[in-house]
Amino acid sequence: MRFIVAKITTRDKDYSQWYIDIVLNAKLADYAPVRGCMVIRPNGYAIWEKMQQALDGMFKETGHTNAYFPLFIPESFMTKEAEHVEGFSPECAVVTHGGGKELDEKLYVRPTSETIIWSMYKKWIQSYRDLPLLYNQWANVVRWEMRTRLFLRTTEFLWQEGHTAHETYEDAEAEAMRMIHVYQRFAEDYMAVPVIVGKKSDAEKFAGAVHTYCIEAMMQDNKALQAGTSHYLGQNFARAFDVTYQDRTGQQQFVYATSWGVSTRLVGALIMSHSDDQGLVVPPKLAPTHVVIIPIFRTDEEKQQVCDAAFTLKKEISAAGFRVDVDDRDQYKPGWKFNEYEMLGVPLRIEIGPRDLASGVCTIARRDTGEKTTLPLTEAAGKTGGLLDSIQNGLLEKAKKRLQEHLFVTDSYDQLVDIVTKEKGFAKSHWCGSPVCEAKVKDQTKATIRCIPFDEPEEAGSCVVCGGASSKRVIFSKAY
RNA sequence: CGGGGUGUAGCGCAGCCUGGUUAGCGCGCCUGCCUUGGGAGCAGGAGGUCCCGAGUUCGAAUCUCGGCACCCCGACCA
Repeated sequence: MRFIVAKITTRDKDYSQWYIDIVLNAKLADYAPVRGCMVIRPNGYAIWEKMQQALDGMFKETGHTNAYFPLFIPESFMTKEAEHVEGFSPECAVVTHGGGKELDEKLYVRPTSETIIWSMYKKWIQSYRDLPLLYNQWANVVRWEMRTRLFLRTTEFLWQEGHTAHETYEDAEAEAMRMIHVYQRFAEDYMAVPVIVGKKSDAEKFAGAVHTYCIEAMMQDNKALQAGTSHYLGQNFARAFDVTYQDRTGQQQFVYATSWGVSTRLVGALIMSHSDDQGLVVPPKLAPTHVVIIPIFRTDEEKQQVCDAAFTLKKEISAAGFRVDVDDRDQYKPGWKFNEYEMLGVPLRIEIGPRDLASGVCTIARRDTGEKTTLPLTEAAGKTGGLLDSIQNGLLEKAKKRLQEHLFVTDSYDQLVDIVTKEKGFAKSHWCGSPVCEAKVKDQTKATIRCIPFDEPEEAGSCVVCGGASSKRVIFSKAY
């Protein structure tokens, strides 16, 4: 008899509560004593570490190196770039005292590191021979948000920020474009999250950027989540921090810049993309544990035999290159463990009991579909890789299908309002490019232009709001 | 900052209106027995500044006043 203990709210009943229940019950994070802050627990941090490993490898492949810049930024740095300070100062934490004395100059806790990094780039860049400079840092940042949500928006969060300096507009532009595609590849290949890649409208771009590229994902409630951004900063920060170089003709030029980042928000994106009412679902490439083996036994003698088989299998699976655990605790019954590992999102579960052992088999259950199959014990390790691949692909395909099914092309304003306000999905409509039309949609529906997709074909059309000329459709949606 | 709500065991709550034995229930936790193929059962046990402060009273979780914290909804954002 299948008996489900209702530990988590169903998605159907209350999607946000479901999300919170998953985070807490899968032990990914917990609320910290400080408002808006969270503790990332080992289960959650392990996923972040897997993300870091994959991304860091991709950054190294594209020629980037890691460095670390200070947490504290002098107030005078923050105010140097006009748009930047306007965008960030309302959400900054500021240190006014240190060592028991009031500071001569206040220190901002970094909300992002452009300013302090460019103050250093000024020292390090003199010639075109010093370029490009391709640095990345893994760090924490603080943004004093009004409303916070575990992983999606917390006062302090972990991220990676790339900051590059280039000779020409073309080089910097190519870098911004290259990195947004790295993020796309990471989202799809590792997270199994399909994304729409595009450009932000001016209203949505980063404070201080010339333009911003982004990847937008669709969560299971059909709302959008910005999963990564890449900014072409032009010469804005070079001018603010007077960073010039001598070019190939001997002239002094301002340096062209980019910055790009993804954060622990990705863990939230991962949860809301794949998990179900039983708990967390993690794609194998990011799963801290690939396989959990659950021995089933009554007597001590049975325990001995079954555990022998379980640990032998563990060795084989481990030797095949997968992360595997045996849970031989006897204070919990197998049924309890089944539910527990489904909550934790382990992709594959192998059950070995006396009956299996008698016929030399084991039972494998996959987390994504719940499907159980019986396999000869000798074949289990060999089949693990194929099953994990199948889960990884299955999750991506399922997410792609969901995205396609909730992406609506419309030329009617009423339909657009209907789609975004009833949270049916993304609306793809023509937009004339005017901030006024964009603001009208936002005021009336709370939905924003998520991005102007790269792969959207040019076509003559009229703005869904004002009827003015438009050459391309954009994505409207409510967002996290 | 506006509107609403909640503070009682690790978690979720009841008790408060109508003050009065030792503050209770479910889950979890500990010990033992028994069980183990989808969250078993029984017995025993540990665990409390009833958010804080002042007041009323013989007596306050309960009534009064003041404070604090957190949550939800709206205005800002990766």
